[in-house]
Amino acid sequence: MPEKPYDHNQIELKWRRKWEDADLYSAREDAGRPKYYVLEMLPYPSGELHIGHIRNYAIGDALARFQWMQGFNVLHPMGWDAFGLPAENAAIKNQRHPREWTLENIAKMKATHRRFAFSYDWDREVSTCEPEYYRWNQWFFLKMLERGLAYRKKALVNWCPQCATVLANEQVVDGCCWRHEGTPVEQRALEQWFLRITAYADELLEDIRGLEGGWPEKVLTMQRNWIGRSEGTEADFQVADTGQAIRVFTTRVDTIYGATCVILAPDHPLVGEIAGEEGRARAKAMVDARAGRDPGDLEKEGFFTGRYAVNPYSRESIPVWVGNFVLLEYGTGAIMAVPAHDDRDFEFCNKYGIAIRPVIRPVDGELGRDSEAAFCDYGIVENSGEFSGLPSAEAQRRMNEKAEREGFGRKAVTYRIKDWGISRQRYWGTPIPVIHCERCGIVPVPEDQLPVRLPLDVRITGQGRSPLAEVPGFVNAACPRCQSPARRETDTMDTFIDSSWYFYRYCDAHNDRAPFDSARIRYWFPIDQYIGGVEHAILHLIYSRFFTKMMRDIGLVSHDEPVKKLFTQGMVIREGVKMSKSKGNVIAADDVAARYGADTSRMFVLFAAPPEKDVDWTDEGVEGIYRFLSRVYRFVTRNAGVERGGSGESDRKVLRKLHQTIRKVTEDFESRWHFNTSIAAIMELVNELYAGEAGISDPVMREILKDLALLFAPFAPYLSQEIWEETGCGEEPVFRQRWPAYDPEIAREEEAEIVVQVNGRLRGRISMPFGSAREEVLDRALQDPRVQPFLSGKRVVKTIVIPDKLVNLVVQ
RNA sequence: GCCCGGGUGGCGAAACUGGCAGACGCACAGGACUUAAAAUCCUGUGGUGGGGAACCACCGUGUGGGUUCGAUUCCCACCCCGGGCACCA
Repeated sequence: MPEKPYDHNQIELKWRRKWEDADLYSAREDAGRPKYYVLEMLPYPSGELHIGHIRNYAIGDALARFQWMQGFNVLHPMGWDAFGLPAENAAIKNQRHPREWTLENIAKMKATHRRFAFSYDWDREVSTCEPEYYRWNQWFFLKMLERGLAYRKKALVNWCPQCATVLANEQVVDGCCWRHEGTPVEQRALEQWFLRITAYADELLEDIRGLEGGWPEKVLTMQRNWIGRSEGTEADFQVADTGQAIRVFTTRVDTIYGATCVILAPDHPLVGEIAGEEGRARAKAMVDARAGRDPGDLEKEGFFTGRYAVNPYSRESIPVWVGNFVLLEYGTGAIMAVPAHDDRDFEFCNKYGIAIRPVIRPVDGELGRDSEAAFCDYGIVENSGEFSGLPSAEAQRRMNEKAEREGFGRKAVTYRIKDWGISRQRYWGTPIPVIHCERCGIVPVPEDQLPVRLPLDVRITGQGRSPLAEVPGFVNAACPRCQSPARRETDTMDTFIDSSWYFYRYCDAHNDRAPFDSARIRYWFPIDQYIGGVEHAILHLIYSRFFTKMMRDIGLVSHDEPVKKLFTQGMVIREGVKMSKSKGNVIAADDVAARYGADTSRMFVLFAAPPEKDVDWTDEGVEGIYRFLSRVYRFVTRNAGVERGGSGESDRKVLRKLHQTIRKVTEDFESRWHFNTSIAAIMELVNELYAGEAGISDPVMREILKDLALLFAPFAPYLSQEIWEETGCGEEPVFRQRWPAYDPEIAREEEAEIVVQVNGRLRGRISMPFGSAREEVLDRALQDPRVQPFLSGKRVVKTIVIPDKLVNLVVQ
């Protein structure tokens, strides 16, 4: 057959047509086969897939195809995180309905997906904005409401003026909105729905241990920090003349005899009562001054309330202050200040001339006297009544006992993580299924009335309150309990609810009686490999873990964790900077597919760096891959299906290289997924094939071409299939073939090349059969003409022989 | 400040368990083919010095020290870059 030029458009179009309706990747439960669930994070349908998406999917697709070829029953689904603000913003800007805009984007992106031939089972596709999906969000919400895991409270919440809605704590980054860098988040007091994720705080923390090894250590650390469990003591300080007590939380109760004042958060509920009207006003000013500021460069400020509180251990009266650095949301919203042993307290007390009293001495030192800095380590407790002389840990234990015995305190645990605020004053999300009735209060919508559908005729202005509140047909409803006129809840749910369980829905995407059938979940779960960006380390990935535990507790699933292994891939950058719309340096997947083809684009992002690192996109680099694929294609087309009469003299050599390549690629899949080295190995093989082409016999050529098709299958499915067909194997899908096995005997080099060093420096190399005896190797090394000059006149004092690898002669 | 990563040719990278540093690709240079160019194929390509040449020597993995027959790899100190956390009591 004559050599053909590589026409990626023609090849990719041809197979795309054949594959269009073939249902190639559909997954069925099959108890007789081991399953493998590989998942990439579902995208937001912004309208265009970019090259960063392609990288994510190319990694997952390579893995899915490889596992198929290993005989696994692979589940590889895809869907759309289709609710969210951009749709509403687009609606305001272009007068388009969010639904229309979203569905159009999904269609566009799905076309790109198909162009890239990712191996998804599209029959399981999930769009979170469809009532068939979001009704189950509502159903979960009702279940949580029943169990007290969903509740409503008035709270200070994060308000992004750009989004015109509330944000969860996880969605606030450096005091600003996670979607609007540079837009400080405001605090507003609103009635909000919360999910009690804190009920699972301990378990979420504890189960991290079971994820070790399967999840990146970095992500686990971030989650541990986010949960922020700390053990300590709560103690009540009675305030003179008020009948009130201030409860403080401390992790260092052993320092409590050194407490020289109590400090309330400015927004602490007792401030008014303790500090009076004037104090309340000063505190209010403090709260306002703090809002939206970076806590790092906020000077510590405070004022004395005029009242005193009694240290329950020492019975000493100490002043009560209000301080701007004390956080209401953490612990009890009040602290005892021990300036001698805490840097922050030291700074504060030093500024206001409050006493500094050391009560901890270093184990091997003296009690500090001068007041240069706080001593914050553990040590020996001094000047602390009955506890003097005890080491810190022991003192803490006994002090906790005393507090409980006498009832003024107790051992306590606090968490940094707070309950998940899920109310959003926006339109394009899941309606919260409750009704506000004047007589009955908050009444859940009965299950059989789900879904509460999002009305479509809505005016979206982006101003003020929830758009749904402006839709009378939606708002006005009969109370399910007493039938009297009532109002529907008009807030919608945080879209992170949608993504917290979508991967369960993939297992049973069309179920209209339940979110899914538990038996199907038992077959497919847990997710064997989840792949996505590290930016979701504490948002999506902690919510998902919470949802799984909740689902387990309502009897839907029987496992504790949804994801066995997590892989976080690097970004695709350009000229060293992150791609972003505002910089205009985004690379659209469709553009590169048109220019270079889907295969080239995929292979480039896999080749340019190992998958966990960032990849720099360069046109020259992409062209290099294109050249490589062309080179392969030309080789195949000029050698396939013809009697070439090759001499056979290079057979041994190329077969060896072939088996070495198969070994390398297989090992990369089984260990680190360093596909850059897999592809490099295939390039080496192709270079070797070019060099020995004329000397390859016909049967060996046939074998090589077939294996070449198989080696390309995980990375470049179109080219792989085309080679497969060229070699006469028909149109059967390559990825349904068995992954080739390598023969270690054939892969082995004929002779070992042994490096000879003298005093650790390379001086020569010798070739010897594998497994040659130590003495023989040493003998040859000593005889080597290139080594000899470095030995003459010297005495060999030591010899090191590493079999088949190296000889080192130590001379003096 | 604390906790993770990382620092290797002109560039992206490789070296997986302490054993040939720089595989593979990009870029560049030379050659073949061509009237010419592009494409393609072949060759070379860490630095310095020596030699007509095949070749030879020395230096070289952020910096300085250490362990070792041998260190990109292990240990100590430091510098730089990226990420996470940061009044969390």
